[in-house]
Amino acid sequence: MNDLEGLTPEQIDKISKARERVIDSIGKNMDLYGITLSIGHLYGYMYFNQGPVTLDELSKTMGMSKTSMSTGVRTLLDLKMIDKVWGRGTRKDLFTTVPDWHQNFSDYFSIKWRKAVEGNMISLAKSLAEINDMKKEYSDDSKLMQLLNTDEEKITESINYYRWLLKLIESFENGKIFEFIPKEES
Amino acid sequence: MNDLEGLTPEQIDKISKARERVIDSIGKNMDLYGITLSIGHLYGYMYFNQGPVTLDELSKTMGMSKTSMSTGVRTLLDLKMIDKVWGRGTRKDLFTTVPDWHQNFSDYFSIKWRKAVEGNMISLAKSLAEINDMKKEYSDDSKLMQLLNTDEEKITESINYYRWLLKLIESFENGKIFEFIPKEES
DNA sequence: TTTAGTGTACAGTTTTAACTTTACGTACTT
DNA sequence: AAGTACGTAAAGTTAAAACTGTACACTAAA
Repeated sequence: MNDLEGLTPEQIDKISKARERVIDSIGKNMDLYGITLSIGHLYGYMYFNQGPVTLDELSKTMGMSKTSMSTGVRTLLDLKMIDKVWGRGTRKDLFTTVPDWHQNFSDYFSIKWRKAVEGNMISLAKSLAEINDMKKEYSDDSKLMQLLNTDEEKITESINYYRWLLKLIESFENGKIFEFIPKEES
Repeated sequence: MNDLEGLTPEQIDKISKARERVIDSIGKNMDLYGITLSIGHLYGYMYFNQGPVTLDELSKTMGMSKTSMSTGVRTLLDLKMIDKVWGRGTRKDLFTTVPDWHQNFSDYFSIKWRKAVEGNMISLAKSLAEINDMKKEYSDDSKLMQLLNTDEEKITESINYYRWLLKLIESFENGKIFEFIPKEES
């Protein structure tokens, strides 16, 4: 957190301003997919820092408690946006960003969405089965049957959507999405 | 909100349970992309109801204030997940779901992300320009130059990511994504 | 013009989430 | 074995968001 040491105050000011703006937009971006603004900033600082940082350094730079850094860092670890790295000569944990944002993006959806979507699909399947049971049981009640049919149709359509979504998530996971939308060269 | 009228209590119970489960998973799904659980439920109820509903009906069914329904409905309207429809013989506003979830998904990202991403790109470009100015100004200070270069590289990489993201969003907007990952037939 | 019905802005309340302080368990050092 | 450094759990506090009730503006009918 001190890679600006040895520069003139004016230089520090200029660089800091430029960095600050980027860090801010990183924060806003992460906010878009449900990560706290402050954790976004946390990532931003780490992103610009040369080399890994400790909880204490983060705490000092962010002006927040060490506990907050601990939880924030853990969130980012869970999302695979940062790594814990080993450093000789210190007992402190060291953390560094995973700088591949395309990968971050993919991991995020994979981690956060896959499980939920799969859970939802199970629920839908269960309800669909119940509807079908009812269709057998009350097959002579035409008014009810009509209702059951529209419900069935709606659930089926939802399942189709989730299936699509799952395939999208898979294309993130296996990188096929980058065949469809290539990363920028350079 | 009363399309179950005329059924036996047992039938109502069964259907309600099946629906409730689906509505719940709809809520959870929408929660994934930052929509309140309760608004998700709101959508879920509307999704299953035959025909459009009024704020008062929603309020009664959801057991929440009419004000909340008003704001919730407005949120869903902004995201183009529901439509306001016209009904003869009533002065109440009528709302109905847009049942195409693939479209909903696309709209959501288009609406929620595009603007933010574009804003971020502008910020990054500004910072990049400042870094480049500094590179000219302090071209004789090799330590500083090194720092500036790594910063520049990081910002450039970010911009690449945002460009990619924008292209992804565009593929949602123009439907090209469905050529890559087709909707399920059936 | 009045009157009744409707949606929403606004202020107030409650619930939820973020953050801090304190305290503790673990692991390393001596 | 005792002390120290470190990360985090737990409880407490503060800030933010969700939600409610009231009041008001607008429209349409009488």
